[in-house]
Amino acid sequence: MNGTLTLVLPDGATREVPMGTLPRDVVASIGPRLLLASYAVAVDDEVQDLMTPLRKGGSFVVITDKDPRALPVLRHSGAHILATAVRRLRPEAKIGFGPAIDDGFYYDFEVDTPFTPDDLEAFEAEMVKVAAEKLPFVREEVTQAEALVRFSNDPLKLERLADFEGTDEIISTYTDGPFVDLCRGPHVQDTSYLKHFKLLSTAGAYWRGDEKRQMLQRIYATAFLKKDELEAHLHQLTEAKRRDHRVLGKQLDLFMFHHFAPGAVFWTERGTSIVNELNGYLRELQRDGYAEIKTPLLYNKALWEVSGHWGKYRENMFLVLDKETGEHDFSLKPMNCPSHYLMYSAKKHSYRELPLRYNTYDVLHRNEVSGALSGLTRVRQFQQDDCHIFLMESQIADEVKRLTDFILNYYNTFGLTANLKFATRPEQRIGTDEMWDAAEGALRQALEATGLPYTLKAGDGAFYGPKIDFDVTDSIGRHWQLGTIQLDYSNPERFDLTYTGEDNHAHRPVIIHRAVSGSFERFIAILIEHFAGAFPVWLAPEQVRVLPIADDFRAHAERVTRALRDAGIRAHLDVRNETLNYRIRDGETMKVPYMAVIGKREAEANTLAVRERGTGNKQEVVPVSEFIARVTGEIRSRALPSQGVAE
RNA sequence: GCUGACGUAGCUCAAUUGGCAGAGCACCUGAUUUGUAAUCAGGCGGUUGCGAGUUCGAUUCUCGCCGUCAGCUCCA
Repeated sequence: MNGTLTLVLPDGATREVPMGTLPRDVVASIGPRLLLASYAVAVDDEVQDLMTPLRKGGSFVVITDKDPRALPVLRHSGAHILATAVRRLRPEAKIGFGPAIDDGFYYDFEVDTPFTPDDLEAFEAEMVKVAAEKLPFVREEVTQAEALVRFSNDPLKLERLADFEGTDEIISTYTDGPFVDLCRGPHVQDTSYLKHFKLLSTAGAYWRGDEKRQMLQRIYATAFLKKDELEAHLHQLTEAKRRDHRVLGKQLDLFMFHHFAPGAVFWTERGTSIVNELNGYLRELQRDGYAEIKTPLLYNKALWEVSGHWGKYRENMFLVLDKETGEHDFSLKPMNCPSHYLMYSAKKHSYRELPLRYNTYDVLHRNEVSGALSGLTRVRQFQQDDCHIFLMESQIADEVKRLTDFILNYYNTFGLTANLKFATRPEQRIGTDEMWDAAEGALRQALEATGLPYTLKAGDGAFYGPKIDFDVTDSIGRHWQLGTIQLDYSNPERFDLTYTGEDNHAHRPVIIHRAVSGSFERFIAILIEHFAGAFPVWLAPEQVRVLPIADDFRAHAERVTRALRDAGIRAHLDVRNETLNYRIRDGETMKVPYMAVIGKREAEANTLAVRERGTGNKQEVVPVSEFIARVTGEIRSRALPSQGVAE
């Protein structure tokens, strides 16, 4: 190595250093305290660690704990420290990969007996020791032959090394104390930088993500730069657990499952009320300009052959025996699209009808693998708020604007915010490259025209077209992918869909696939967790619970309940032979938004002592008519809970 | 589907090395008539997920199946 490199520091000053200088020496020359505080450096925005020789010049930024790029470096080093601890306690463990991930890091091991929770505790304690030993991370660059020797006992690493055959990639190893790993880096300077971390769980994971390869034991962990950040993260995990829709669904009596129908929901009376409210709201929003339709649930396979699903997705379809042929020639629909094309093509359409919007709430079935099922979020039978829009190319921009407004407005009703993602052509796709160019160009243009910010998700589109995904953030900061707007130039060809243009000739329409909630099932799961079960009044299965203090006021309470119900309020009378305290407690536990208590004073004055959910003793006495006006007003405006959704 | 863990009353959980399956809540009955988060007493409630095996004896040990959970894979 020879020559000189020019480094430009953030303040504009420059440093001339010989090629191959270690960043550590450069940082040390700036200041010894900066060296202590540095996790890595960025040369021309490329992150590398302090132990890797500089091979090029450019802008030179020291990454401290104020730089978001520090955390992944720390976490990756955390993975090595985890492996160091595991190897000390279980020397026979073979090592796989140990990367940083969004919420922390993991490391994969090949062991004869899987790890137990006790093992995790021991590993964590050992990691504390490794960190205390302040072992430096030593980087070495080695030849392929040398690497093969070093990792001769680690078959997984040898397999990884084989990938380097014939490339000029630099092979590097990192050593901290007794542990050597084949690794590109970057790493922190020594093990003492890992201070705030926790091992979370262990689970099987296929070697290299391939279900045909052996299963390794993965240990998940998280780490942060600061103690309060770690605590906040762990708090979010427990908060998520407290809000778990499967637990709340049971507690609030919303839904159930039964092993005779795995992956299919039984909605109770209360749960059904929520489904119906959501459906009613969507119907209201789509009253004008949409055509609600219902199509069959069961189809001959010929349809799926045309749509292309029979070949690729038959595994995930519920097949039904045809009595005549004795074959599984029929299938429950896993999506609505083809049935809407059939409806469209059943008659001639004029350009004057476009955009033509078919929307539906039909039930769909997808035969998910058993291990994928999870509460309401991943089911085999679900109801999608689906819509297919047939339109001319010239209408795309307006329609996309209209749809994004629609979807964002819908989320806003629940206090949910969304980020837009633009997803482009995937590896596996149908349609020509010209078609994709046109579709991606048109959708991107339409997206730009909305003026909304978005991020790019290259290669994440549907197999028939590019899409805009709506990534929603809930009240505890978790992200969910819900709505989608997909542009489709391919299926109009495949199903030979046409409309008659102004010129009296047949033209090809474009299709937009749109979903807002994704599915009612999953959306309700998200809402349960978002609101922690304390739904806004309009969505609450039980909106008011009327509590007469004693039997003497029962008749009056019945009249009040009747008046509330006549006003369209879901009100229930609780006349159980229990104390008022008992019944109040029950109402709070069931998260009923309002409890209306009636005693002597209220019965005489025709008022109610109103207790609002979660506000303790701050009840107020209001005339019945005023209370009815207030609640119906909140229902009509779909107001969010006044005490907020975060609780 | 794969790896691992789990499955006991409607719910949440107990049950010492294999030895009569329990508690709280819920539910039912009675007393009590209650002023803002659990009134008291009594009672009902179980083929321990299902099916085999080992054993004098299985909730407990072994195997198979079903389901649930954490991940992996998948998610049109």
